[in-house]
Amino acid sequence: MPELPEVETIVRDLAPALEGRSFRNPTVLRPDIIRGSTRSTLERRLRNRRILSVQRRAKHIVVMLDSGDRVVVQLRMTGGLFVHPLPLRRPALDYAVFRSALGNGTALVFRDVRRLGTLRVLNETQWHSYTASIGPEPLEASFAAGDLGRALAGTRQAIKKVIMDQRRLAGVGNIYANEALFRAGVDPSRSAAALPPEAVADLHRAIRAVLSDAIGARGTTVRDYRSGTGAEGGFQHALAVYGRGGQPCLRCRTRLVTTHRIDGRSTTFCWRCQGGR
DNA sequence: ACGAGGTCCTGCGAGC
DNA sequence: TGCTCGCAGGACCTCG
Repeated sequence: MPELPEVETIVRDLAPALEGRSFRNPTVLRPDIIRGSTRSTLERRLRNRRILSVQRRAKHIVVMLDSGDRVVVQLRMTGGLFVHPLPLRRPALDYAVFRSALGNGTALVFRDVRRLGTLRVLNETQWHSYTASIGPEPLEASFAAGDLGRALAGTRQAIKKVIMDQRRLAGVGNIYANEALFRAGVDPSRSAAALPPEAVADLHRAIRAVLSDAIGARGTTVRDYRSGTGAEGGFQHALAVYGRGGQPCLRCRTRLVTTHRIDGRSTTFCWRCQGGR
């Protein structure tokens, strides 16, 4: 799915188009994307509700309604959220799983080719337990190296798998895990608990830097990702390792290696720059 | 507690 | 041209 930088970009695009508008005719086109309620309940709780704000939590888009409910969208691998002028036409409606007019001649459309994405509506109480189960936001000013150290503590699993575990740390997926580990010079298969404090500090810095850089570039488009305005991101041109298996390391020119041995997800790294620790 | 692997889906590119 | 296979920005589950 879009990872933290892509979701952040989408939220920044959508917020001005959605805030103050209302869900006029919320319509679930593919009920299998709904979690935690039925289609009719979800549509009823959105209908004619005003949108107060659009925010990001981890990789989720959170739409706050005037009822106190929150609409939580998880885009997973191929999901996208767009605002289009009415009437909706073919390309905009292809693979649409949810749509609603917004009352100003535009409509919000949730598209998802693979339909791994999810849509749920949560009340205040449900939201609190939902967000409590997700790890800290790495770009919060208060997120320090010590917080990352605590997130990594107590597990000997591969560091790459651990930083992608949303219960431990919010927002990092496969692309940025690969990139951050390269920037920090950390071996992706290294046991999380065995990382020395200097490596944790380097990784903390690298995660924050790569996520910030990617937001600055409006995300990474490998294939499906588009921002809320339908534009491609720019960070794919700045990737150092992801998708560069077999090509020379940008730092030392050694051939980068790709493996699927870490959690079954493609992992590209430099033996030389990331072998030492 | 951990790792491995399957599951949900569809599309695409590689290889034959 | 047309097939089959493996893989894809994620996250959940079960099994051993």
